[in-house]
Amino acid sequence: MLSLTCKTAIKAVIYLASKFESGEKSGIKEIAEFIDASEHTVGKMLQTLVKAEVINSAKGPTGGFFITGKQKNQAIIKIIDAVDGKNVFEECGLGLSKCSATHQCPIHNDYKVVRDKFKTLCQQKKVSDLCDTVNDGLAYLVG
Amino acid sequence: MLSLTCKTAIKAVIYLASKFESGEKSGIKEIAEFIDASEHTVGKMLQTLVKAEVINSAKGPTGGFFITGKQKNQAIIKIIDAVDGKNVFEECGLGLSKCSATHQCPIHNDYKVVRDKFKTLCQQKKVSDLCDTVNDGLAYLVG
DNA sequence: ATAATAAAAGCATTTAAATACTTTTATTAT
DNA sequence: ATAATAAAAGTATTTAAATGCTTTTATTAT
Ligand code: FES
Ligand code: FES
Repeated sequence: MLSLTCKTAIKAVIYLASKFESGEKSGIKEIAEFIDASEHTVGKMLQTLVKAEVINSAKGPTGGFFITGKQKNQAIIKIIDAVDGKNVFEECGLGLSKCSATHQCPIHNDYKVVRDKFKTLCQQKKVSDLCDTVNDGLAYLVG
Repeated sequence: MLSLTCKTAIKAVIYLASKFESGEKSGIKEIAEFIDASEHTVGKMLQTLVKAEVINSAKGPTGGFFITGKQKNQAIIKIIDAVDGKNVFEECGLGLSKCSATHQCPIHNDYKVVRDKFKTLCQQKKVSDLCDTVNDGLAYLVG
């Protein structure tokens, strides 16, 4: 459902959120190393997130990527919309060009329920929620 | 979650199921045309399904692909297992190498629910169920 | 037996995602 | 002002999935 880059994006934003308290900015290399992802993929993806105002960046020395309190409070669907596009949760489970009740595929009714449940999850989970579980040692970003 | 080829496979098997009553066998070309997919992808994928005994084939004139009553009664997860592998429903939602409760990612608890729901759907829906909705004009394989 | 048919199999190409590299631009500390 | 730093941007390569093509093998009807 989500691209690899999108999953990486969610982990990167959680990492940035964990640096919010201290106010530290983080460089591409640091982020990529921590979440165990390709530096280049991370760099490009972070730019996308900056454009979508999901995170912020500053150039030059002492620069880097960072997140604001408001952004930390955003649901992770914002990250998904920015990286994979707004269409993720509207796609047909059997690959029809358009998911619709009036011209539905054979699994539409049941698939829609699952897909909507996933969408709701992404709408409800805030970056800060996920960050907390990591900070508390209840969840991990690598492994 | 499912590959494009896997979605194509489900549609192809539903098509074969619709030919069960008449006993007709279907050729690659005919199937590909009906479900609006690449002939070559369909050919290769059908071979995989034959090997996995999800469908059957016969060479030579009057040959083609067909399905037995028993196979028509199978759940679509058999198709998924054959084409995309048995691991589809065990994958971590954030891309960790292994999904496990003891070393979980930040969305594990909620994601697992959704993923399991989708798995249950694939275990419960039989080829014949989906075939019926198409035959009754309630659902479509293309469009 | 022979020819025709259709799947099986193997290899090649295309496409899109992911990853890698290089250059440019902005910012800050000196 | 200058040099150092780090993101931004653009281009190129790699990888895996999907698609395309060609040859082989098995089967059936004649
Ligand atoms: S039409 Fe296939 S999921 Fe809605
Ligand atoms: S660990 Fe990520 S879904 Fe289970």
